[in-house]
Amino acid sequence: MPKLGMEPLRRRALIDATVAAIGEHGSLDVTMSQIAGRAGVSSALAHHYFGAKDDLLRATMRSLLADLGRELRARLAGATTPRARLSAIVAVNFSAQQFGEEVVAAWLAFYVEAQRSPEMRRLLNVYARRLHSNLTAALAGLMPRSEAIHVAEGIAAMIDGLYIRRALKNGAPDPVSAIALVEDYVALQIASKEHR
Amino acid sequence: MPKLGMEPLRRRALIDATVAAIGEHGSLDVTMSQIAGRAGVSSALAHHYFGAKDDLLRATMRSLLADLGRELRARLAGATTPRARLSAIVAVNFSAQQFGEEVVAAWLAFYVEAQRSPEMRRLLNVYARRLHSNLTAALAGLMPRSEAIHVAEGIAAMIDGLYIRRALKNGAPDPVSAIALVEDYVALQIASKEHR
DNA sequence: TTCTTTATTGATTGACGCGTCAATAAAAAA
DNA sequence: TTTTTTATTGACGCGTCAATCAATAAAGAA
Repeated sequence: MPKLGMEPLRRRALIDATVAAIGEHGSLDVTMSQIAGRAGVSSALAHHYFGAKDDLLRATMRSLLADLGRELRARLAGATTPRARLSAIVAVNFSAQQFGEEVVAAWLAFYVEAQRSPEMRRLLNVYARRLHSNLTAALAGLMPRSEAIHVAEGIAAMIDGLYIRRALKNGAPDPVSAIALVEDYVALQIASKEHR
Repeated sequence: MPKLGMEPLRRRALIDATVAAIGEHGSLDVTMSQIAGRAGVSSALAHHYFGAKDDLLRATMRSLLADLGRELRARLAGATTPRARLSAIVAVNFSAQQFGEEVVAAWLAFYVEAQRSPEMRRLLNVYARRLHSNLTAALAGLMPRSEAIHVAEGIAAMIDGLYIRRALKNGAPDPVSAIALVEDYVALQIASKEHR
């Protein structure tokens, strides 16, 4: 009983199922059948809409990046001062959406995949550059640009590191203390550059 | 023409080949044949000495951890002050051995695998705890213990984050600037706690 | 020399997973 | 009503890969 206009619904369901499957499994080693089953369809349908498995994985990664960008834009809209913009950028990376177990596991898996797939590496670089430029722009209002670039790298590295620790869920840092750790670093850097 | 006493040689060659294969491939998705071929033997021999593939991977991870521990102990031996011990711990993580492309890629791949394998997660936790306790011990000579614990987490996260960026080799941080970034963080934290 | 242990591999098996295809069914167009 | 388009799946082929096994060969022990 095929109702028409299923395509967008199926695409979304399959992408969500992909994130969930990767998140639960902890790697990209998930079968098309597992993903499709989770979305309530057959594996053949997943191929019908996405072609090869790689295409589905790429689409899933783009979806994650789009979500992140959307949330970032929303939070930045209400932040006027450089200091507030900094906190907004930090906060978005540890929001319930982005710092959720499944999403974090998926990110980590995609990072690994990016070593093989140039397309995925390109996508990740776009994100990394955007994060870095956002951080630098905000920091530049509080310190010399050359130092801002430096500090931005430190912040980005710390965020990535906290993602790893989250994925390994041992001494899993909760979002609150993770934010506190990064904010502490930010505050220290600003203060040290301030009283010259 | 089997010479005797091959076992230790083969084991080492196979483990080295595993690191190399993982490093080049960027994931644990390497076949036993690829690994064995790189070590100059047949895949059957790899199974003969290690059993299942998982066993070889676990042995490889233990080898990486052992190397790291050995180098850490060596560097700590010559460091007397808390400040020197801190720098030694940081430096080890970015040494030519540990921060080499292959080794970094292998670490990242094992991190992902640890989400599935409890045994690997256990091994990684041992390392994480040892790193954390070493850092905390050194920091405790320079600030209150409660703060030392906090700062140790920040350092560890930053190191992990720099590993990821190294693996993605885009804005790949060279060892020197990576060390500078972490040392800067350490110095700032110490200074801020110092002049109370 | 004969036997046993160690080293080594080619061939094989069995499982598994991607991607394809033909077939079915219903909605919409002709 | 016939035809076309959209939705959907079960079955299958093909390739890959981990793991096993029987066979070969040399070194040392008996």
